Amino acid sequence: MPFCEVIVDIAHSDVDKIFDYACGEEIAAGMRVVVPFGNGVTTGFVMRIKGESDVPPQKIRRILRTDDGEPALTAESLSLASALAERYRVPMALALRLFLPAEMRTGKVAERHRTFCRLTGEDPRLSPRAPQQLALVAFLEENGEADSAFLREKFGGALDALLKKGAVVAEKRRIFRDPYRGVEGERTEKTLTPAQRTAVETVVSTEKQVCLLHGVTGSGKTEVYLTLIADVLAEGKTALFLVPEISLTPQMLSQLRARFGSKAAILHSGLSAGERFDEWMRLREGTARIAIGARSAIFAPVENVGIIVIDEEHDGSYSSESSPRYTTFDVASLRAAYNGCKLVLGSATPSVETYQRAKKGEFELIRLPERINARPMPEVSIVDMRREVRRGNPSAFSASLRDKLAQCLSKGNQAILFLNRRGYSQTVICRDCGYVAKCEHCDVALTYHSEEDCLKCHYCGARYRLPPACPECGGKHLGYVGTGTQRVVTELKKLYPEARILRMDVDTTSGKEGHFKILKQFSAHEADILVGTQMVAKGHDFPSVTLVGILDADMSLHFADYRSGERTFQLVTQVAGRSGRAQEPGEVVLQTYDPDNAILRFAADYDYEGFYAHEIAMRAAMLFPPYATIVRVMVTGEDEKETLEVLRSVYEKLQKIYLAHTEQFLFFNRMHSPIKRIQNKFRYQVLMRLTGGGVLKEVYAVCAEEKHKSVLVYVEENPANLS
DNA sequence: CGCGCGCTCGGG
DNA sequence: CCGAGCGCGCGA
Repeated sequence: MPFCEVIVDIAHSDVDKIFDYACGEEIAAGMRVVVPFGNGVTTGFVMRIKGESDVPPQKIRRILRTDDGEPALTAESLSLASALAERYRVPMALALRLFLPAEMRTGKVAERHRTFCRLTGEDPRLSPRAPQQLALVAFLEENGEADSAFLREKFGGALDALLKKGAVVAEKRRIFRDPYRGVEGERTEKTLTPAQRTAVETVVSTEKQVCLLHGVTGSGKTEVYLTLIADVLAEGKTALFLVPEISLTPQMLSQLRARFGSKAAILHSGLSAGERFDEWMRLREGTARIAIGARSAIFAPVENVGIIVIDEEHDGSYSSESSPRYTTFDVASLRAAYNGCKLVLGSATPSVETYQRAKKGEFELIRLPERINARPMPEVSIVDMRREVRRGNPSAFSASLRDKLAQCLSKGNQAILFLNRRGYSQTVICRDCGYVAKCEHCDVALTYHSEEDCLKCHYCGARYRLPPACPECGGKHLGYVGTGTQRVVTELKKLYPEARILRMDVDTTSGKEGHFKILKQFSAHEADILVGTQMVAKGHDFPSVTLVGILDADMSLHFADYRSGERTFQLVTQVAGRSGRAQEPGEVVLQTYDPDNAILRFAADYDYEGFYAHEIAMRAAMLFPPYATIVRVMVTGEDEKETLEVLRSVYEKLQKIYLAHTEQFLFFNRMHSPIKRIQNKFRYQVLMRLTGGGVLKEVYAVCAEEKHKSVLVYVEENPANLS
């Protein structure tokens, strides 16, 4: 009688260990099992089967049952879960859960079956007085087989009569819910350009495991991915294709559907629980061999992976925001190593970290510098908003943008106006000279806090008084950056009463369906102007858009974050790419109070190399990532006093590390989190900037031992934002 | 995580 | 002396 090692599905460090159970021969590694545990029963995961156990025999109990015919988790899933549990210091159960669709754990969704009927060939000897039965037989003769529910609805009781006579047999079969019902994409196989061909060949032939495909918007990166994936499938292997959640547009889905048909499974949040479950099952069973989806699709249960693609590599949605805080790249690297396959990262605007690794030779750098149709990128004109203010124009629109909008509308074309997210933290700017209040120690814009009426640095916690006048030019027109979409729409309506305007931001869109609805309306030219936030920046192809206005480029530029320059460059490049996708050339108006800003200049010139050189020099000079690691230890709980006590205890332990390794610390302090309270939980933090990862392990260890019932302690490395 | 055990404290 | 409350360790 064999034994099995079980991890119980309870995400708690107290039970995060192997429990040995006795089991039958039918149990295999990767199965989910029901086991007696303590006084009750719980589910668990079989990690390993073995012949002997070190546990005293009287303690050993037997597995109660398994509901899995085949193991739900692959050998690779088990191995990866172990690596992730260790890497992110989470209980094994939490790591294992990543590899299963949520609906499988809760057991709310089951396989769906349908009953199909066909003729047996036996002579039914039908009476001519049974016209329904005759019609049914005729129907089946013509169609071969049909669904029983359908037949019952169409022919009433005739089906049951024929089943009884033995003229028709019914057979119950598993069916898969189809998430792209009715989506039939046009077949779009294109012959590769020489540049694309070279890119494909380089990925295949390079010794390096990771490739960075750096190609401008419209350079045909997608076709390179699809070719690589098709080649891998032809070898009998599988593929993982990761995209930002927001990019899974209907167009994208239909393109993939057309290219790969039912071999592709799509995992995204828009699916119903049943659909997601079935897509996952098709992958697990091997019927589908390409997994396409957002971040979590990196855990897809395919075996023998031949290639992993991460499109729009720089996108923030690739980092998990909840425990375990994995990054898609980390998991992808592990999977690529496990399977011995290539990992391809693609972007028009790679993250500085990734590009640096590529330039250093760690990744193979592949460029696609030309646009497929050789169409030029839209012209970007930078408008100095300080001059508008001086001319007495207080509106959100410069004279130049107004003229261009009027022209665009009169030609019957469409325009997109882009703003940053409403309610973003406020930054003080001088409307006369463009001066922005920055921290003396961090070169990061300060954020205004209304409750204390002061300016704060989110990186070091320093506080500053509000200047009464601009320290640079003495001007009195100090204001806050940020105009809401609502105000823009109101102004637009006054300026262009005839224009049909769509607004898209968190207020107007509920869920992803809301996005797609608005985008579809705009795509169908049911509106002339689309006003929106970041959401409008991605993916979509609107052929009649010839003008893009970026209303407040400064907003993201001076966001209190060392990555604000990088984000701005990415944003401007991406938004600009929305203009002039068809015959007519597009243009872009970029409004700013800082028209000489290097980042905006590089973005306007589509000069990624220039941007990169500038940005990496700044990071090196200021010792920001990749030249340092920013680590935040967050302490959060509903009771302020309790939370502070835990913070103090964590701080004291971390201080010991700090004092023992001062040379590795560029910064060390405790403070309020910039957002003091979220969802009734107080947030305190210890912020560190480290020269390397040397003491990181110790930091994690300190936090792992802080177990409290109502106060949570966790570590973030280079968090995407510090709010 | 859920439970039971045992220790402690407070009331009678 | 007894009952409620909580911290701790266990579960195979």
